[in-house]
Order: sequence, then structure tokens, then C-alpha cells
Amino acid sequence: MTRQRRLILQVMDNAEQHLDVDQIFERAKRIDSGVHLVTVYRTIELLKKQGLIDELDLLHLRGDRHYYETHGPRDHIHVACLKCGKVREFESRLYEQLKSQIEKDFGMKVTISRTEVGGYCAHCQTLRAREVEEVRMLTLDAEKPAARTPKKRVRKS
Amino acid sequence: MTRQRRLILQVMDNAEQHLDVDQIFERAKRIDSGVHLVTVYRTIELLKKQGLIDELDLLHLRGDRHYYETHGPRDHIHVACLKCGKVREFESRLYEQLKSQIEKDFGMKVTISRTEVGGYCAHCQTLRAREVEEVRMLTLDAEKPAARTPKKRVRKS
DNA sequence: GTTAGTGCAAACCTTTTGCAGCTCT
DNA sequence: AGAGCTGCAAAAGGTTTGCACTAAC
Repeated sequence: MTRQRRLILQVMDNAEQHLDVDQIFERAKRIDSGVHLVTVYRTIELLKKQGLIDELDLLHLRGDRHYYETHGPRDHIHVACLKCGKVREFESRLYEQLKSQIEKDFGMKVTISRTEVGGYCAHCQTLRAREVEEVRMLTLDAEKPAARTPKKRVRKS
Repeated sequence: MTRQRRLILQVMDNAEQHLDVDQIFERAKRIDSGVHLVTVYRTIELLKKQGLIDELDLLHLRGDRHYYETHGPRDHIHVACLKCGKVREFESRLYEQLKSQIEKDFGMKVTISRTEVGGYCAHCQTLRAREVEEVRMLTLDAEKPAARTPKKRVRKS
């Protein structure tokens, strides 16, 4: 347990949300500028193997990077809004039942599980409905297909 | 709808398992050597946006590649064995209920969902080490991505 | 003929690696 | 001291982009 590892773990524990590698790096650097990005990668790899943290993709909504969170006592589902990007967590007995069913049906022991769900949250649904309505009004006679959301490229500097 | 796109779709439809980009590329090339990797990427991007294919990570068991499958009529869960790497699919009414519960609790409309589960399958729990190794050879090596072979460092001009 | 898709090379970003020097126990 | 970690530079791997050319409708 070195100074750097302690720091990285501390950053992740204090995080109020899911961080990607660069975010962890930035926060660690702010406290101790002598921490190297490579060390963050290596530490994350280690923690992942030990099962102390979980890795998420969040459905690649924000690009293909990975996000990390400290492994809590209970499994939860990540629910993301496709529009505003907000991620919420969800626990359910149904989820536990589902995993039990898999174990029973396949005769297997489940040790990892990840479920990520995307959709439009209550707030964005009303926004979207309004937009759709506007588009419809504009194109009543044109018979145009619905506008696609432009691809947003999430790229680090 | 071009020759290339038709071909790429055909490859994915005929696939008996989840393919990554390079596997799709290799198979397409075998049929029409004039297909370019970039076109595969662009086509996948397109199909993904249209919701015609789904993207999987398979819990990163085989590295950080992405895998693709044509989007069937019903959602299913991917269940992977951590030992032999075999991936099976699982459908359940519980899963539908779970998604309904999320929609109800959050007042949201769920449009994408992905769940991937890892564990030890019935075989791997009981097989002896040597037999496990054989299964691994059969399932993982069949079309395993090229191993990362470190080479002598050579300065690039 | 216009619009959209393709091939190519090169850029880009993220993650991994070899190695030398430094830390922790 | 010895094992293990770290920082560094650079490689490797995967994905995207700019641009000229070609194919599709």
C-alpha cells in the first residue's frame, strides 16, 4: 500500500459519481501532483481484479471510455437518460430473483453482473414530446423522417 | 444500400455468435476483398444508430473490444462463463418485469437495455482442470483475437 | 447530376509495456 | 536488502477523420 494507491482509492471513495480514468487522474493530481496516469491505470487494474471496484460502460452514451465505482454491498442497475445523460441507480428484488433464476436454469454460480438501461427520463420525455411536436408541425406536408440527433463525439483534449 | 453494406449486414445475420469488428471485417473480406475496415466501422455505427444491431462488451472478459449482434425481436441477457468463456443467452419474463418496474418508478421510457452476467457454468464447476482447459481451447481459441505480442522496441522515424 | 458512400492514409485517443530508479516493509 | 511500485517515454491497438474518387438513385 503506497502513497499513490492510497490516494487513488481515496479519490474513488469520495467520488459522488462514476469517474473515468482521466477524471480519477485529474482529481488525484490535484492532491498530489506526483501521481502518474500510468499508475492510475495500474491501480485500477489491480482493484478490479480484487473485486474492490466495478467497471461500467454506461451503454457508451458518453463514448467508449470506462467508468468506475467502489463496489458496494448490493448490486444495482444503472439507469441513464439518453438525452440529459443523468445516471441513476436502481435496486430491486426482481433483479436478485432474475439472477437466481439464471443460476437455477443454467446450474451456474453467478459472480458478476452488470445491467445498464437507457431511455428518456420523466423530465426529458416532456421536452422530447414538445420537440417532436414542433418537428411534426414543420413537416406536416413534407413527409420527412424524424431528425436524428447529431453524433456527439466525446474526445479528450 | 451499397454492395458493401449489404455484405456486412449479411455477415452479421449469418453469424452464429457475437462478432467483433475485426471478425466482421475478416469474414466480409473473404467474400469480397474490396471491403475496407473503415467501411465496417462506419456501417456498424450506422446500424447501431438505427437500432438494427446491439453492441456488447461481454463484461470485458475478452478484452475491451465490442461485439455485435443483429437485434432480435426480444431482449435477452448474456450469460458468460468466466472460466471457459462460453456465452449463452437467456430470456425471462422477470427481465421484462424489471424494466417495467424501472419505467414505473422513474417515470421513464426505457429504450435500450443491456445486462451481462458472469459466473461459473455447470461444466466448469465440476470439470477437472484438464477438461476445463479443453473447453477453453474449443470456445476461446476458435476465433480468438490476436494475442498482444510485445516486440523489440524500434524507434519510428 | 446530385448526393451519399468508399478507400486510403494519417491522425487520434486510450491503454499497455520495458526499463531504470525509487519505496515500502 | 529484496520485492514490488512508480515515472517516463514510447509502442500497440482500436477507432475516427479529411479528402479525393466512385457508386447509387
